[in-house]
Amino acid sequence: MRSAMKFSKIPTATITRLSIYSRYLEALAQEGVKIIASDKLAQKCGINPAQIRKDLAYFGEFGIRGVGYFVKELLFEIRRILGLNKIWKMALVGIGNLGSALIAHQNFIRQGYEFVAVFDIDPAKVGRRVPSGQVIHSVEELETVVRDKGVEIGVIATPAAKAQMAAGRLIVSGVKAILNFAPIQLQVPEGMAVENVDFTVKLDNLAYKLTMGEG
Amino acid sequence: MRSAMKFSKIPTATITRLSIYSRYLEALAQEGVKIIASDKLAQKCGINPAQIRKDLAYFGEFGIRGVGYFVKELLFEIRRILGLNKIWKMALVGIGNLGSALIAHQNFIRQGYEFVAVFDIDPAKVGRRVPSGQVIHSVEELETVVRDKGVEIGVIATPAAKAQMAAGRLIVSGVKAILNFAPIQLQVPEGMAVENVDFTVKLDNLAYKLTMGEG
DNA sequence: CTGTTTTTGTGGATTTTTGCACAAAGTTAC
DNA sequence: GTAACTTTGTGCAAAAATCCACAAAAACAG
Repeated sequence: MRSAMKFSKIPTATITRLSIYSRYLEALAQEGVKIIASDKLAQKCGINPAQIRKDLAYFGEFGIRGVGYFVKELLFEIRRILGLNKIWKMALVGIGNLGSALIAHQNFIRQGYEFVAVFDIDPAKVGRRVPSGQVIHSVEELETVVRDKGVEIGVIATPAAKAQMAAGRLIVSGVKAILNFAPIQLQVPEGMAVENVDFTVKLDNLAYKLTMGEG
Repeated sequence: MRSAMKFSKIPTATITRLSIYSRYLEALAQEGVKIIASDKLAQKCGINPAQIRKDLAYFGEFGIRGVGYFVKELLFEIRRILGLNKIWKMALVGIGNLGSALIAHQNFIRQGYEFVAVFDIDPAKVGRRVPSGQVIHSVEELETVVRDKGVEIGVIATPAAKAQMAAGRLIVSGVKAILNFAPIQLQVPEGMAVENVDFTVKLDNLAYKLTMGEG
């Protein structure tokens, strides 16, 4: 077995797929399934089986030929690869409808993430508690609180107009990764990890496909 | 000028980028900017300028050499390409925290989409109205209401366990596209357009990047 | 009208991603 | 112990996506 991972560049698409595999492996583990073959998993994920094997091959050999993969073991390994063998501390900026939904989702978020701080710019909200218990802080306190609580990932759920400001404050506070729900391209320094979640783009994709199908 | 579009397969990534371009063009139009060059737009979108020109080239020639693109004209063309020169009728299934956030976002969703029906499985919610005015229907009525209202896009914001059921009912009701917020791969017939919005996958990507950065 | 400047549109090289196809490795049956 | 079977891991070809670099086209200056 190859012990260490290859340090060659690993495609983002591979990481995204690993995340998807882990989700199905969790479901399988819960159903009590012990072993799964790449063909079966591929079918569930809507992905080519060779792709799964190749994705895993970047990091080592986790299967047994003629058998498949031990579900729990593979799940553990993938979570380790993704860095989910710890709890990541997150801060949420913006408690509008979306922010509230995210906080409420907290229990649904798979093990590995926790909101340790919540911020809003609206003075009427500051000082209240969200249903899951966290006190809403003023954005003015962001730098202090983020540092004190050791936040690692910032989640931006503000309107587009405030998102860059939020990003700036998170960055100066030492946050190294941002999950951005605002529909703008954040300007961040080299080395910052940013992921955008943007359902309007997905809707536009659907509109296009439907239009093509007809036209 | 090439009149018709090439019917060669156009990359999904191109459509996604067109959506992003349209967003920035809207902002520019609002700022009163008349003309923009691919270099400038590329910078805003964080994309290579040649990529923008090639994306547009799939559909025709929209710029003027030595000048750039007329903002309003290009915006109009892109919206036409994406199929946004009409209002798409959507139905929302699941009025939990996320569904409520989506409905509330309604006014923020860029021109082109409208929720015309809302469904939930919880009898306590059925019959009430959401803040934007729509009556919450029982999922039992889904087929009838979706047909009556001429819904074209279904939006699934249910828990994962109910998502496939929701998809099934939407499909038999004649919906041709689904925006899925549940963290599962929906099983749908050939030809159905499905887009998944999944922030846990994005979070996992961030966790991986942070882990790599340290290790 | 000619030369200079700008920016598009695109041929094609480069890089990246995907997936076929098969040897290698392990299991099962007898 | 051997043959038949299964499924992984991977070399390599094919496909797709990206981006460089430059000719073509338009504007403008003198």
